[in-house]
Amino acid sequence: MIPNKPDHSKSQRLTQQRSAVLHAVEMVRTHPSAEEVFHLVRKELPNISLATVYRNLHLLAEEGKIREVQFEGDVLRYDGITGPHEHFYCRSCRTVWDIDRSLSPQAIHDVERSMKASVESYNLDFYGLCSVCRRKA
Amino acid sequence: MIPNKPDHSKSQRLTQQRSAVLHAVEMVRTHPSAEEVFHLVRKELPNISLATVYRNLHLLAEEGKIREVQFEGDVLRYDGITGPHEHFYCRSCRTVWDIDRSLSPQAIHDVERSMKASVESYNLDFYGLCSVCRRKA
DNA sequence: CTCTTATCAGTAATGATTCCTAATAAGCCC
DNA sequence: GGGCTTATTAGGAATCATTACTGATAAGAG
Repeated sequence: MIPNKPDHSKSQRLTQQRSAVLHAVEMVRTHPSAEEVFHLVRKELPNISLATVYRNLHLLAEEGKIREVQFEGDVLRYDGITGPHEHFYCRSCRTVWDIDRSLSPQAIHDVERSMKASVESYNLDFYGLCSVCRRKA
Repeated sequence: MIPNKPDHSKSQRLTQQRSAVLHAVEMVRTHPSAEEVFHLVRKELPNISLATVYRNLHLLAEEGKIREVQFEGDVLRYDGITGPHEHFYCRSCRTVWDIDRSLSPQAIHDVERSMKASVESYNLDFYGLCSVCRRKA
């Protein structure tokens, strides 16, 4: 037993289930829900359990390998892209679009200073109608 | 029956319960959950039902009289301030702080242009440790 | 004061997520 | 490669927030 060298990664064994879940979230670009990941992974591992999908999604998010995202009135969803970016959520079709943009370090620092707090992360989500749904409405 | 003049307000009768729920959310500055509003309102109306609190919170939010807010790993909460502002959420004590700041119209328009979408609203939430919790940690 | 019906209290139902347990399989050691 | 330890799994039960349902109540128009 080695007391030093703390293990930051919560997942210690690379199981088929875990890598399949990670792979699914990374491959698909739809910001899938747990249920959707479950259906995707099932094609490869027909016996995987929904609880396993939930457990691994949570674990992978904690390790920073995927990102948890949540939008008003919707279920938790997952994003395979972990770098800083923002989201546009269509209130009609519930599609999530990545926005390649991010707050300036200055803006974040301003919040830290005014709050006297440390800011670890932030979420910026835009809501509205996407180009397709806007035409229909 | 008057076909014109659509009634935007979903709540048509001003009941004791409804005004008590609205009053509670407006008075308290803690961005309370439904459960917390329930306990607050109970002091005034001991027989009010939790379902009534939920129904009215939802209704009032739809009318724009209060605002629904949600933070990572937390329950839905409500904000009595409806004007544009942002939030800081302490991951440790779960306190929500209002930030008197808002995105420039230009930034929002940039998103609309790049997405070819219409942006109705946005949420900007900062996560971290507040000044008090930062000292403890 | 009456009457219509939106709203209520109370409780059952739902839906997403988490917990529990015996069985399984990573992956280290030989 | 074969054992061995134990993290992880499958499957189902349990939890928790929220919503739906139903007969009773009370807003508020006339």
